[in-house]
Amino acid sequence: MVDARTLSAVGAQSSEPVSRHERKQRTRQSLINSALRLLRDRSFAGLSLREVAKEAGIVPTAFYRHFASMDELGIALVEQSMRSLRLMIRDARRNPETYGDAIRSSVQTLYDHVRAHEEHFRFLTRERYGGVGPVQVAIATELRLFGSELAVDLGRFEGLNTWSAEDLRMMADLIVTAMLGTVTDLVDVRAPDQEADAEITRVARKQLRLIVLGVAGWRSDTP
Amino acid sequence: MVDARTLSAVGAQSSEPVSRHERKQRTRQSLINSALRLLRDRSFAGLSLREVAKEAGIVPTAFYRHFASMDELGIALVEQSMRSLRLMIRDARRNPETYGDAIRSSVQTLYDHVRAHEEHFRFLTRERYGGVGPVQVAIATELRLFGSELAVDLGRFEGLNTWSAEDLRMMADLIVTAMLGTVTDLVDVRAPDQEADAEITRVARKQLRLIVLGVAGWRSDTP
DNA sequence: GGTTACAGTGAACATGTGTGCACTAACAAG
DNA sequence: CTTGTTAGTGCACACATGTTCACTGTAACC
Repeated sequence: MVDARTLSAVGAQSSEPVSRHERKQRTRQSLINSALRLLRDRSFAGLSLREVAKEAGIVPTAFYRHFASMDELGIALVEQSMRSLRLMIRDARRNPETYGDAIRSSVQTLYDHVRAHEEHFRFLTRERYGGVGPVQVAIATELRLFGSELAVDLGRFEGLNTWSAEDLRMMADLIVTAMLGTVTDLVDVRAPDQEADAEITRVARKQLRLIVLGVAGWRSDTP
Repeated sequence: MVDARTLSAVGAQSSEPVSRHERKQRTRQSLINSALRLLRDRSFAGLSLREVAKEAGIVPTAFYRHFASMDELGIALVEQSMRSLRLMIRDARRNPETYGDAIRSSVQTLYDHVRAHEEHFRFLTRERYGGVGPVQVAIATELRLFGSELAVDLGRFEGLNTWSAEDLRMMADLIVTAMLGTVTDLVDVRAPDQEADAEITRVARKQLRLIVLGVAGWRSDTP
């Protein structure tokens, strides 16, 4: 009996006339957002199609109009979360990269973006290891690519422009892992305490500093 | 109709007369092993009570004779996996701790233990972030404790005996995170290629070396 | 203005799930 | 030998899940 369109899935938007594709993309986004919302306290594996559909305000079968399976939804989540990550390094790049203060500003932009798109980062860090399906391989692939980019960036620094590509990659991976650990600490804190946040970022800066200090004494040999 | 004891859940052991508690603990272990086996390609969240019970060769309701819920099984898995981890550092400690070669021997024992108890380490790394239930907090707690121990160990080294407890902790956490990343790489490799393993451990050594090199230039100030 | 494409509905299915209940047979203790 | 414990069984229930099917009303197209 209910009209399929008049009160659409996304909730009553201020009734602007929107195209059909527009509307479809809107409930598609609604599905994604619903999933992210539910993922606050569940892992992707423990997430059912019906649940997501209900949260988005559509009937289970309508889900298939947007995704062929839950895995496909997962991929979409990876893409969207990765976009957040890329926006972050874009931000990080345009900051003052004076060797001394690059650490502080990098951690700061990391922190800002994590707090701004908490669900994305929570999803990425959770499913990086947790998931086993296509989601995990998608994240792994994207993260590998991300590591490559960071390696290139690192190569531009003072003491690092003589390093081999392999060593740069090694260092980049170490930084990525360490920072993802920081992200996990940030998104899993129960009450977003201001003081706790300060402590976490402080440790993150120290870890980064320790790594960077190692550059001075580096020699690539020793198999 | 089937005899409940004569052909017990654990499979026909060579018919030694075993006590009752013995037998119970045996199927309990069988449940744990079955779970670990299933966890090879599933996350703990996507694991059902019935599935585990069937894999262990008992009927679903008998599961409750051993665990009140799946979460409780998860805790048992954490305990058992953590035992592997502790055995590892016990091994690592008795190795030659000459500052220069500590890295090589540490990574080697890490590698040996990971390959020897792959399921345990896979479970730990997967559910450390992936899980959300009691399992994750149990792992987090144990891992925090583990970090403390490592911090104490680090404090005994040459250049580190003057460091503050906080800084030692920071370094220990960095090392733990990095090494858990290595473990993930090891247990998620599809074909346990000998060459791939060598590469992974090589990178792990380099990362560890980079961190240790940073110790030389460390100054604890800079808030 | 009539026709088509299609996002959405609702009923239905087969299957898997967690859990309660009454029961059984062997062990351990009296 | 008797008796109580208990690990295990089998049945049953209520419910959630993924997926199918025929359908409907509207936006888009000729």
